[in-house]
Amino acid sequence: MSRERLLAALAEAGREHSTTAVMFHTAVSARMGLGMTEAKALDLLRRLGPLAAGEIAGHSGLTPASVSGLIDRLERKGFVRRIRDTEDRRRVIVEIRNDGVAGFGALFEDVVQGLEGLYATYTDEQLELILDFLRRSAEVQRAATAGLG
Amino acid sequence: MSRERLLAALAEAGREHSTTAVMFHTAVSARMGLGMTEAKALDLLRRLGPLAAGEIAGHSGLTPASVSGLIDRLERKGFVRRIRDTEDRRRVIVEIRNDGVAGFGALFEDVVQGLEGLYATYTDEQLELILDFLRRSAEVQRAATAGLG
DNA sequence: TTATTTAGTTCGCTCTAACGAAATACAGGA
DNA sequence: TCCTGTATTTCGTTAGAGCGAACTAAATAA
Repeated sequence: MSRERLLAALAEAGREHSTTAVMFHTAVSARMGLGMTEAKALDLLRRLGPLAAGEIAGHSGLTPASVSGLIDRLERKGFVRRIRDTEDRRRVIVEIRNDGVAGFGALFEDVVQGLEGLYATYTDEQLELILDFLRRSAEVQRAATAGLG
Repeated sequence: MSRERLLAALAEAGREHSTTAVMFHTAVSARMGLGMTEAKALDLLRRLGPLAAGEIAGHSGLTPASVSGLIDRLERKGFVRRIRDTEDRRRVIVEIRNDGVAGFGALFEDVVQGLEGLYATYTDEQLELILDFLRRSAEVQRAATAGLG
């Protein structure tokens, strides 16, 4: 395959890969009964750990009032817990409830298994290459996203 | 790096890669003034070509009434055009307006350039490996998504 | 102590996007 | 032709998620 064709195929495959990722995320959120904003908030908490309500507002661009409602919904659905900050008792820390999200781990089983099977077909050197590619590719996307802010 | 660590790192990098893909998609949609449903519909049209309103309903899970409104919004924003089917004049074919989406190509410039730069650092053999990985990985995600339907 | 600022919540409102039911327009067979 | 079924639209309604303004509680400065 010529380099030119190779690059064109990669562009197409990359688009397709992104699309399937988005569709999978959407499907998982739907199955968990989450809206866009709720899913995004849960992801924030997963990546950054427990956050104060105001911090969620900062990261999400929502107003404090909206964040209150958002936390209400997530709490009602059993995904997070409110905790009064003992240092500053005005603040409310929002924390993921592991017992609440645990039941949905099964949703990822197919993907996890599928990827494990996929990885099993590669040598260590090949996996190192793929790992590096994934990291650098993610960085490109992150930078591009920031450039749209 | 041990195989075990490698696999763990890949799992993390893969999650991160997905997250950045979703964030990029979200940011692009926001910039284009599109809601989730509208973006999804445009993506359908991009991948499958012009579709009848009813076909969009089928693919999206929306009711015909909702699809009518959806097309109204996309049309008002200049992204699609309604065309009466000449064979069956009850049907309405929805087609992407290239002149409507063209202006937003710039949103992808950073990603395209970034990825080109990234690809440039690999040999043909390495790119073949990456291409194969992307395709197989997308297939895993597609299958997993279908499993949640 | 008292006043001010800060963190979060509550309230009332609005806007959007979805829905079901009824209407419209056309196709295709009796 | 006339009738039945199909594709889409229109209409009226509903539910959800966001906002600003007003409120409560707690920290901090005067």
